[in-house]
Amino acid sequence: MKLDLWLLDISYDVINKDIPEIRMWGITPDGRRVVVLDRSFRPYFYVVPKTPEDAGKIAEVLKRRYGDRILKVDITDRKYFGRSITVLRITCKIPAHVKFLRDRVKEIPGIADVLEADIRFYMRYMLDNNIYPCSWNTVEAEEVPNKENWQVDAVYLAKQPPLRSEREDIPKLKVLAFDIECYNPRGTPKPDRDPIIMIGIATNEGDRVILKADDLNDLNIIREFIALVRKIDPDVIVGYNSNRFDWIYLLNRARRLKIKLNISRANSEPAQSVYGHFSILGRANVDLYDFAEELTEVKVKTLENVADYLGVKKKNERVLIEGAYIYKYWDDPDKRSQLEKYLLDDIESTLGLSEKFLPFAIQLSSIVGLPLDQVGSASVGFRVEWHLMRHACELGELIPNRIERPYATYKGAIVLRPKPGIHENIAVLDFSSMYPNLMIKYNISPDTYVSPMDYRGEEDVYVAPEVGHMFRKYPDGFYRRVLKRLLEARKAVRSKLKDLEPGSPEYRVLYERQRALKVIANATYGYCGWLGARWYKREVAETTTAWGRHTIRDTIDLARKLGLRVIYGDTDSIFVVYDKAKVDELTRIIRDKLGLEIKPDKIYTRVFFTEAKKRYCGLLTDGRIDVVGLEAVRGDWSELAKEVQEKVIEIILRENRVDRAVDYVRDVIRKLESGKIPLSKLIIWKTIGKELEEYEAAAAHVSAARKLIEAGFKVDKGDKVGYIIVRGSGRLSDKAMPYIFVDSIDQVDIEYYIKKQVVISALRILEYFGIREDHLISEKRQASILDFF
DNA sequence: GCCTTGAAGTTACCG
DNA sequence: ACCGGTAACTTCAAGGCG
Repeated sequence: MKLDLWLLDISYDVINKDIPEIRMWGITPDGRRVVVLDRSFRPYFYVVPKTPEDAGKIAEVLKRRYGDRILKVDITDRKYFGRSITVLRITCKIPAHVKFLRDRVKEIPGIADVLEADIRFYMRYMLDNNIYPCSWNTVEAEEVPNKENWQVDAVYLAKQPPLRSEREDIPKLKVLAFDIECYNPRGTPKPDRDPIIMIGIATNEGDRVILKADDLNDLNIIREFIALVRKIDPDVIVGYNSNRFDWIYLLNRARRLKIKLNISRANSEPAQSVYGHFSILGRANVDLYDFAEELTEVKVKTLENVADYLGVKKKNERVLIEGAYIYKYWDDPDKRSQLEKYLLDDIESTLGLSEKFLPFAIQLSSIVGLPLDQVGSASVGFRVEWHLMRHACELGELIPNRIERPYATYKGAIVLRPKPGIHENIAVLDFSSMYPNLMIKYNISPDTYVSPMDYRGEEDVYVAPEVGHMFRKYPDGFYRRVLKRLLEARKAVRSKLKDLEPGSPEYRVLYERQRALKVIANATYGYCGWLGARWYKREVAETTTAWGRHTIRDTIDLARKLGLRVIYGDTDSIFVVYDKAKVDELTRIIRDKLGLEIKPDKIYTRVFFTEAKKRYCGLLTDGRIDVVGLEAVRGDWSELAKEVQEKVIEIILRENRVDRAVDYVRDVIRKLESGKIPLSKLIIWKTIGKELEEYEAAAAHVSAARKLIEAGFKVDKGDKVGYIIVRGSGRLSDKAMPYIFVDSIDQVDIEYYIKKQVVISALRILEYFGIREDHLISEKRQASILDFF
């Protein structure tokens, strides 16, 4: 029978010792949860002989030595960086044999390279058969008995691999959000010491469950959790930071209590896998934190902050509990209900975030081809790489190995020195997808590169400005083909969007799709200059930025020739005094002469620059204030300093009243002096960017982190530490105290907050208008300093 | 021994 | 574990001065 399958998850196992069985877990159009098996596919890899003539001999050696593992050896032709080469394709019985052979085979004389031997079997299957997760696939299959008692409506055996289908809808997925709370009287909870005290579950079908431990015995809630997940049988399980915390903790506790966390559709435990995610067979386990990380507007990415920012659950409409004190709410019978409410708010927030992030995750998965549970935990580089691998396979190009490379840099983009002060009526003209379009235009790709050694003068090449690298004009390079497809696909999706009702489910799907396409296109340049990339080529990255500099310089010259006054520019944008006719003319010439698109992106009624590059603020024509690069948008300044700068900017841009801005700042300083500013606004957050032992300098956040560790808390690389500067002597770093240890404003070094936070962030703007520190510090304070002397 | 200065270390931003 | 360009902070050691 023919079967349509929306692919949710894919796995494999080896049956009868030597048959690899691909398992495609998915959903049918009538809403059944099924698994389709395919036993017809075998793993393989390639061997590149030093000379094509050696191929036959190598094949003989391979078969003689490893005949028990090798099914067959084919000598065939493939493309490698655009060139046709002869390779041996070695098909093995089971995936483990590829791993076994790939290192041993290298020892055989006459072998230049081993390729595609590091690709997971189920990815190999999807790659070769052009099967995409989170997409519809059609397969000819027959139903077989559910021998293993998997949690599905039916098991099918495929007669041949599925084919991608045209259907674009997304089936209704059953989503389960969960969160755990642990007992933590001694700092960060440890699974070998501290039990789980509560587990919360929420589903998109309205279920809300709060499980509670029997005092400090968590055996029953873990059992109940397992039973509940199985009963609800979700397609997607979401958590917040679940791959780095909840699953590890749950598995650890379960192991200690000698129970199995068998919640997968194959009745197995979550298992840690590639990119650090936990795989739950037959379901998609998605850690929403991975997607929250991309929200640069939220600086401290706690669940509360992210949910608040996205309007999922406002902070003032929920229970907030300081994480370190959770145990107190458990121990105190009067407070325990608050903890329950807190957990309920958390799981509802998590569920709410899934509505915000899953549509994008699904599109990303269907574009780059990584399963839904992996696509979030894979870094940007790996997402781009899988997208490239998909296309390489389709184009018959061999996939290069990941190799270690020595450190190397190259020149990047141009940033213009801004003209300081206030400018009125400024248009920001932006190139659309500049780097991808330049890579397409000049056919910049590893396979079209012509080294000076190889260049004989007869080839038609583009020569890059400044750096002189050459790239063949034809045929189309790998990056050109891939990027063209991406940009064209995005264009097509966007034109479809125009005919849809914003707010409709179809609109949402396509909107997220075009967004995912854009993200991948824009990250491809960065990828090609990444030392860890399979398709790394310094010349490719270097040439792209060289053409970028050339293009923006030409654009500036042209703009000036047309009589446009250029006040600033960065990489792919120029800020000009807005004259519609001249801007239209510029746009037209760039389109006709360069084949690139430049258009007004934003228009500022007024915009303010200091001497610094990459930092400015402006009043947009729609009345909104835009702050770029300044303290107000940085995560490593106190809320107070940011708020002050924001208000100052607002007063200057909207009212143009320096005196009022000064009054405002002085008022804030008075409040600070009289203890009327809440401690929460004084916290400074900074990321621990490396292992604590590796720090050479005594930095404030590191010192605060050490104080946390002293008190039993765990601080890992990548964590953000929040601290307050308290009174005392010595270096600033000595006075950095984790905020949870500060409970009174009397402990705070008010002087620091005045001079190094409020005044500095205010003067960043006001200095241009002739204001200095002593204008901002109130008379009372000055008097007190005088008195002191 | 104290103060100034500039390099180094560090983070987070822009596009 | 995506790039380079940039600003800005604190620390720290060297250099200058007396």
